Formats: sequence, structure tokens, C-alpha cells
Amino acid sequence: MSFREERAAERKMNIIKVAAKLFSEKGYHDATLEDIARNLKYTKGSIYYYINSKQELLFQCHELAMDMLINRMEEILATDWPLEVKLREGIKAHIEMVVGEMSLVTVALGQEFELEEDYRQIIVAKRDRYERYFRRLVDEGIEKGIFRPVPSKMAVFIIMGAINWIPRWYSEKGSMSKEEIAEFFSDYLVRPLFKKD
Amino acid sequence: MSFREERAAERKMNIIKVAAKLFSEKGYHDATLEDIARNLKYTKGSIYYYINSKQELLFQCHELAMDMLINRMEEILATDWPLEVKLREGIKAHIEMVVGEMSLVTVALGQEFELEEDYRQIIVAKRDRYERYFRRLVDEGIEKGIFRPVPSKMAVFIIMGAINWIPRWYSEKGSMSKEEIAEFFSDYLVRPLFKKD
DNA sequence: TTATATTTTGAATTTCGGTGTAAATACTAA
DNA sequence: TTAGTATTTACACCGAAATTCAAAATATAA
Repeated sequence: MSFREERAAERKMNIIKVAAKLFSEKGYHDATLEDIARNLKYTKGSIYYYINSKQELLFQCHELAMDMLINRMEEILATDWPLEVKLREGIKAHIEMVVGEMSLVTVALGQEFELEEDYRQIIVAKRDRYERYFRRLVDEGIEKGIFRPVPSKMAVFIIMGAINWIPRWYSEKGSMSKEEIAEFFSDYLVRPLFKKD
Repeated sequence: MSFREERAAERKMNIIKVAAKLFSEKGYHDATLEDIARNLKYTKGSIYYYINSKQELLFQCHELAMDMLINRMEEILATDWPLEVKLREGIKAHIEMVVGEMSLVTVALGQEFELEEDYRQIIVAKRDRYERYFRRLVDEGIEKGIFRPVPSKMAVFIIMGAINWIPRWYSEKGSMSKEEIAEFFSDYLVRPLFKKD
């Protein structure tokens, strides 16, 4: 990649990040390209040198967020940790993404229906793939008798829902740190999978 | 209330319901008054005979949904059921609302940030009140030693998040009925509150 | 330095949707 | 039946925001 291409890629990434921030703060529609441009000290016009449309920008936010989530999860799956540790760590990783890359992930989680159909399908496919990783962990746990038999799909929906809701209430100023939240959540959400003993 | 007033109120309610349906399907911005009117076989203009603005319409959706949730919960609290039953039933009631009045509640849950500040405050206040009901149940359970000590706020966030996420995946055609889902969720989400025995 | 390619600008264009309104129509009560 | 009120319509207005584009500015390479 040439120097110029590299710089262009970097700028585009900046635009995506700022767009994500504004999309998550004000919503897709209320964040105007004007806003995004002003934030970057660009003019509206120059944004179009880097992107083709506002819709594409939204899509890129989604895609970036999903890719980050998937990559992290695949790292975890590649370890030789015991399965319930993988699950717990997967949950923690997801929480950390949601809280750490708040704006990016918030856009991906909250503004799905703003995506036009073609884009939406791509994102939905990625999300399915991601969720399947979790479901498989639960299923394996059941097969091995570590977990009690539950409909794994539902269990994963509960887990995802609880986590994906975090941006709705999380504040830096809250009384619990990210790590404490991640710890509490992963315990609370995995606990009901175990058999009583 | 006179015959005419009554009919007007009924029509307004219809408008709200249809608006909710479209808002939840396409999002606040993409559902135009044109759409709403066409669905009701009205013209855009005549909608304005019943409402003052699109924004007000959104607010009414929120308010209606929140009031339904609060009323149902207050009914449950007024019973003499044991506290953990109240909690379980509260959860089930919430799920039934989310699934039964999908569009209305989906709007209320998903499109908070579309509300203008004044309206938003009213809705946030109602939601806080609602969530406090749940938190109090958890706290009482802890005090009485039925539940293990957990940060009740977090526990309720988990419960609410898991449920409020349902509209994202629920389909009539799914393999589990509303009731089965409600049953599974309330068990899964309350279970981690109990001490191990 | 100069010529060429890249980047940025700012204005112009276009489209769309919420809202206002005056006139038309339908309804109700007397 | 009719006067008066409630409801609906059609249309125009207006602003906002996405997108386009030609020209200007800037950077790069020869």
C-alpha cells in the first residue's frame, strides 16, 4: 500500500469512527454529514471523496464492529481452555467490546433497522455466525454433561440481550467498573446453565 | 364523553397503534406520516386533525407502552403472593407485553433517543419507576435471605436487557410459544438469585 | 520548477417529508 | 330540511439534509 493509499485508508477509518460516535449519540438520521464533517474539520463535500454515501458509512460501522467481535471470539475459541471458561471469557470479551468501543458497537447493536436490505443481510449473517459460536459452546457443555439441558438458542438470546442492553444504561461514572460488571454478568448469566449440586 | 369525542378518541388510538406498527417496522424517521395515513385510508392532512405533530405521536406510543407495563406490574405488586412469585410473574408479564404488544413496546424500548428532550424526561421517569419495582423485589428478597446478596441494580439490568432484546429475534413462527419463552426466561433469570443449596 | 495527480472546497441541486390552511364535504341536532 | 359544527381534502410551503460537481488548492514526482 502506497503512502497515499495508506493515508486515505487512515482518514476513512477516522471518518468511520467519528460517524459511529455521532450515530450512537444522536441516531443515524439526526447525525448529519455536516456534523460528521465539522467534527473532523472537513467540509461536507470532502467526506464524499472518501465514501460513497451515508448509508455506506453506517454499514462500515456495523461491519467493523462485527468483525472485531468475531475476531476476538475466534481467538478465544482457538485456546485450549475448558469449555465453560471459553464461554465465560467470550461473555466478558463481548462486554468489554460493548463498553470499550461503545459508540461503534452501540451503532451495530442499536441501529440495525436503519441499514438498507443488502447491507443488512451481510451484517445479519455475521451476527448469526457470531451467535453460533456461543450456541455451540452451550451445546457442547450440555453434551458433556457439564450443563443441564436447556434450549441453547434461548440461553444465548438471554446472554446476548442482557449484554447488548448495557449501552442503554452504562455510564463511566457508575459505581461498578467495566471489569466488575463483566465479572458479575458472566457469573450471573452462566450460573443457570449448571446443574444444581 | 359525547359520541363524537368518543369516536375521536378511538380514532386517535388507532392512529397511535398504526404509527407504532410503522415506527417499529421502519424506524421513526423512515415511517412517514404519508405511510401512516395511507395505512388508515386517511390523507396526511387529516392526521393533523387528531395530533399536533409526529413527535407527539411518538411520545404517545412511548407513554401508552410504559403505562401498560406499569399498570400490570402494580397489579402484581398488589397481590399477596410471595415475593419471588411476584418477581417471576413480573418478568412473565413484561415478556408477554413485549411479545404481545410488540410494535408498541418495541417503539418504547428501541427508539428512546428519537424523543425530544422534554418528552424523553417524562418517559425516562416512568421507566425508572417501573424498574424500581423490580429492584425493590430483589432487595426485599435479599433482606429476607431468600436471595443471595447481589447488586440488585445490575441484576435488574440483566433481566430487563434479556427481555427487552426479545423483539430483535422473536418470530411468531419460532419453535417456542410465548408462554414457553416466558417460562424459560423467568426461570433462567431468577435462578441465579437463589443461594446454592 | 513545472506539470500532473490528488484532495478539498463551496455552492448548487434535488428530493422529501412535516406542517399549515382554506375550501369542500359530511355529519348532527333542531 | 337546514344551520352550524366537525371532519377531510388537496395543495402549497418550507427547511433540512444528502448528493453532485466544477473549480480551486495542494501535494507529488520528474
